[in-house]
Amino acid sequence: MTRDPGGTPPGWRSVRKPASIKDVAAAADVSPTTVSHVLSGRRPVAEETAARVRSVVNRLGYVPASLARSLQAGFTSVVGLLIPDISNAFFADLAKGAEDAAHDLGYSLILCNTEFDPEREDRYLGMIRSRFIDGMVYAAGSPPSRQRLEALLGSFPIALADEEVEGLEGALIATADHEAGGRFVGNHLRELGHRRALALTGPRGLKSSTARASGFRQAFRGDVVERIGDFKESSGHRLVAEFLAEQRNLDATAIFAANDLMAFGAIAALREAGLAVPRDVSVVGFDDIRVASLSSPALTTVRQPAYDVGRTATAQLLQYAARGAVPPASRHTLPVELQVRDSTAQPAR
Amino acid sequence: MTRDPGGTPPGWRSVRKPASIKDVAAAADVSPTTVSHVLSGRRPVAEETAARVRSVVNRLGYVPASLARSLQAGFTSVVGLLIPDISNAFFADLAKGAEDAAHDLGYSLILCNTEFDPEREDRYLGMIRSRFIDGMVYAAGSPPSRQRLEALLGSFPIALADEEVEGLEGALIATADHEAGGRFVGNHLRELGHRRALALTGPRGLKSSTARASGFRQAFRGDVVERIGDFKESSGHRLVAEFLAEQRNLDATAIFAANDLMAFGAIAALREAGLAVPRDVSVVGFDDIRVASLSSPALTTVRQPAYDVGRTATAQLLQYAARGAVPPASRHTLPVELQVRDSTAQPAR
DNA sequence: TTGTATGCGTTATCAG
DNA sequence: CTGATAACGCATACAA
Repeated sequence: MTRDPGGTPPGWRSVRKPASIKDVAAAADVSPTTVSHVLSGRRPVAEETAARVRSVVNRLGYVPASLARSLQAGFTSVVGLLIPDISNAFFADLAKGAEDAAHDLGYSLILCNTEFDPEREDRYLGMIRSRFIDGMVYAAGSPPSRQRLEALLGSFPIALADEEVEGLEGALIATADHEAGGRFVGNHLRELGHRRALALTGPRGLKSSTARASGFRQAFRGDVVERIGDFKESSGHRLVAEFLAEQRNLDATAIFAANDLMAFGAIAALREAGLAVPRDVSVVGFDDIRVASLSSPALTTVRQPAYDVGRTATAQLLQYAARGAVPPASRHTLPVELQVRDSTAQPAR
Repeated sequence: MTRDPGGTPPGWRSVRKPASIKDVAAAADVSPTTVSHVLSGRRPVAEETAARVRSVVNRLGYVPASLARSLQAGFTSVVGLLIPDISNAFFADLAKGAEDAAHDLGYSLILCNTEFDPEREDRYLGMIRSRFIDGMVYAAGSPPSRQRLEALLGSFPIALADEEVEGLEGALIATADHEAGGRFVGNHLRELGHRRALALTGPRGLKSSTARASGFRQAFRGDVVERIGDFKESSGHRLVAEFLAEQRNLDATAIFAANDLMAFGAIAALREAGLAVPRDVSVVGFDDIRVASLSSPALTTVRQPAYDVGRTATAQLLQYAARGAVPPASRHTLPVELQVRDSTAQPAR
């Protein structure tokens, strides 16, 4: 990318060239070295000299170029956060936790929103190879990334957040206890008297999704039919509509959706088919996004500590990345919590 | 900040030192210049030479250090987005628009989440002075920032998103049509038959809030009592609770909240006081965040094009910032839309 | 078609 | 207490 290829159009105010450390040094009649030390305090400077330098710094509005500083230092104090969709409340909370942790450690955070687009993801992962960021918190929520990650994982500071990538061991990972979440839901529905359920999962190859489903089956103990979705509201809607169309009568009395969004899609589809929640069918989500408690009926769901996942992953990562180290494998499992609300009840019959 | 002050603990895998352009040049038996040109294509290179270089590049996994490139080029292709709270759906959507625009133009986006904390805001604004970012999209949603901004606005590429800062003219700004939104609400309530309303505003000094209120008054034409809040759910709750406590009987039949969050707070407070929405009181919000359509009752509100505001502000800003120019004053007003749902009805009287 | 020398702005090293 | 010099890694003007 070339700066100003055709010349700046007339009338544009150009950013005036900022003062450099040399300018300050010249104006204060000292060496750049001294200016640097006045500002950093890394070695003693005569008070008189220091005062003179500071005055020039103020007058010229000098601020050290962080770019040059980083080049010399070998690190940037910037960390990336790769997520599929910031407008999904779960990832927004995760991002908030990541940003907080980064800020606390003196880091800035680059938002890498991929929209599930592999090309976009590639471009962002490139930032770590070009050493523009010191590390990457990876929360892609989409499976195809494995190959790309494999090459990076051993050589660069990367942390997995929320989602472990199947086949990729040896990573630093912070995740909610998906399996426990699944078990909580299974227990809850079983205790209510449900015996046959429809499970709407996330994409194949996502460990979180698998873990939830497996915990659920284990605790539910009844019949479970599975349908594979993609975490979007539309897919929840479609899967349930298809399911209803496929069979004469709905034999499942409960639906366990892979996330709240899909649960809402499912509820919409049920409504359109004339089925009431929870009277005819109980529905459970996962995540406990804000909407869950405000919607009607309020959604029974599993609260995932999105903020903590983001915060933990970032804090752990930076502990290593800040020293130029690749984090060793370690797992941080955060507790989840069942939120029983109004979308689940005993089966009608 | 010093890298690795105490020496890296034993057992830590350090990031191996990446290949530089010199390493590649040496291994391919050419000059760094040639390597540079093979990669950039900015001048012809003999196919044989180029092939050799490319092979070495692959073998060493060489990726140009973007830091050094930026230092030499004088710009970073990074833009900042300053917002108060990414977990607020409005700002999450705005961020998504900003990120999309940035990505389309080859930029990365640094998320500056301030939590309304002036110190944090200062730190982030410093990034623009240290030239780590080429520009800043400013959507602080909080008034105190004026002084800080003033110094920057004329000299650095900054765009205001959603919120203009009172007293700061001459800026590039993209905003929703707040006044029209207020008018829409005023008309709607008047047409329903309301004559006396409570307006819950945002913080003093926010032009968006003022504009909404003024549009509202103008179109409503009835009595309006104003209470000042801070855009948070809790403040909506508190203001309404206080309002109810202050007077014997609730004489307002409608509430216009400065945003959806405050509207939900208001509804909660009304419920606690035994008042039903919309039977006893109509409530209108602003923003149309996702919850608004899913809550019960579904909230009548004004849809703000958050994504477009973020996208427009960023795209416009980068048009200048990418060429090292300060954007001239210009205003981009985006249309809003009244969403009539179930939280408004004729007054009971 | 290729290479040499220089500079981007800073900090670390070494010398005084 | 202070300064000259080199180096970070790259791109470019100039030279051949």
